[in-house]
Amino acid sequence: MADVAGQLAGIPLFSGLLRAQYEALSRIGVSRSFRKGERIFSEGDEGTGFYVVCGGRIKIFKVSTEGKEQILHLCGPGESFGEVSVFTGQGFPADAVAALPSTVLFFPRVAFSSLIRQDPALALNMMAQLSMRLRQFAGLIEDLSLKEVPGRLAKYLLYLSGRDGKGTVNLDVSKGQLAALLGTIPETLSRILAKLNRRGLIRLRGAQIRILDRRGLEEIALEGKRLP
Amino acid sequence: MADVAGQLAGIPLFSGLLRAQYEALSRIGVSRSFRKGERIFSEGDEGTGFYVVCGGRIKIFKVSTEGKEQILHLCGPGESFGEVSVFTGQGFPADAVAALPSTVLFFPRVAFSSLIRQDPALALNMMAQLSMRLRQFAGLIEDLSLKEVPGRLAKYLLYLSGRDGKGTVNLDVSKGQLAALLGTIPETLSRILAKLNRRGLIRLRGAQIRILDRRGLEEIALEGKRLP
DNA sequence: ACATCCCTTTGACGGATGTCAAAGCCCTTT
DNA sequence: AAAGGGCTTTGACATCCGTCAAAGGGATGT
Repeated sequence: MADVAGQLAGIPLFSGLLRAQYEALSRIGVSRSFRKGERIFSEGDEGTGFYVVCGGRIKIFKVSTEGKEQILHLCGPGESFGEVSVFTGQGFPADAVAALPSTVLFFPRVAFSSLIRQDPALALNMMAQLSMRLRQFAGLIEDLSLKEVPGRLAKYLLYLSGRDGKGTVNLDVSKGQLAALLGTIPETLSRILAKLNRRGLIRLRGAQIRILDRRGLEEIALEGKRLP
Repeated sequence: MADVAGQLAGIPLFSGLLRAQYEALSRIGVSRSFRKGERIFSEGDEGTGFYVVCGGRIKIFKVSTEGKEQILHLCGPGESFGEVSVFTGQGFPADAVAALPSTVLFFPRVAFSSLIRQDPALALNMMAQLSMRLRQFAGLIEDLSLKEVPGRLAKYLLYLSGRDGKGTVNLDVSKGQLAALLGTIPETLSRILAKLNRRGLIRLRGAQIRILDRRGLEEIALEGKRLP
């Protein structure tokens, strides 16, 4: 906790700033902790500032009137969320809940806004961050509308295996949550996992999945190939 | 053409700047025209700058390996596109084609980037713009994953009718394109329109649609109500 | 060890949507 | 007017997926 300014340097949103800037940031940032399942904000809440994840995982999601949820993003350490409301001035566009015990830094809107006004470099970082998010969203939209669930799942498994660099991946969220991330429901996810298992593409062992046929998964992810 | 700087003031991305700033912008902006159907850029192309629509309509979309397209956005006059690549430095994340004969202003990446570096106000406008887009995308993701096609169509019809402020709306794109915007195919769209027509919610007349039962459409848009 | 709770899996079923095919329509061209 | 092409509509059909229901499994607490 001593060197908050030092921690900030490791966050993409704030990379490449000067020492004095980190100190200014650390003066306006407030640390907050949340228990698993605790809510950070709800859709429509007034956006009084934005957050950066220090530890844990924050789930950003939308809920339909019938209660089904679509996860927009799972924010891990170093990632920021809620920035949109800083600029639009409208309420938060989605809900945020801690998917794990989490610690975040909160940056109040007005204080941060005036910082940006003085500091083009900070603004550029922020724009890059927003752009990246935009790109991710474009990808998610593409997946949701152009691929079927097996394709989205295959893509996610490959993503996890690439991130961890291993042939065995650990699901970092419950399968129900994974279903919400993929835009489907637990039953469907379960069936498709079972099918991939039977086909020999993966080996299922609870929350551990070993990738057996990477090429096959890639075909499904790219072409939405059938699995009869 | 004389007062490019004056035109710029009407664009959200550039609102509230000083005269000198508009002149700086007009010096680096290049006007380009495209015929209907002409391509501005393709996914993966190097992002050498971004665009602002002066007239016409630009379609931003993703294409699956099988050729099906999902429209991300239809940009009208005053809207910008391609900004993301200015900051990420990666290629464009989607395709852009003129849906109508169109005129755009092109702002080269390096020149604009240095402008921003000197000008926090411009940066703030840009961030607001990116944030707005992000919010739109979040909405689109929600719709695609939480609503069925009738709900998305009803929402779009209400949006058009609200924008034009009339009970009769003119589809500004072909029905095939509308299908792509809603994340479906022409056949499905046609069937659902016919169903809404039979139910007396709308009156179909080619590309003209009269809204007969606004309340009914709202129910479908919000609750994804059945239409048996 | 047992009970309980929640997550996950499996099965049966129906509805919505995409695919394939063909006919209808409108607009332009000859 | 006739012919052609592209968009739109309609039909038949397969299938994916969500819903409902119930059983299985693992973890926690008593």
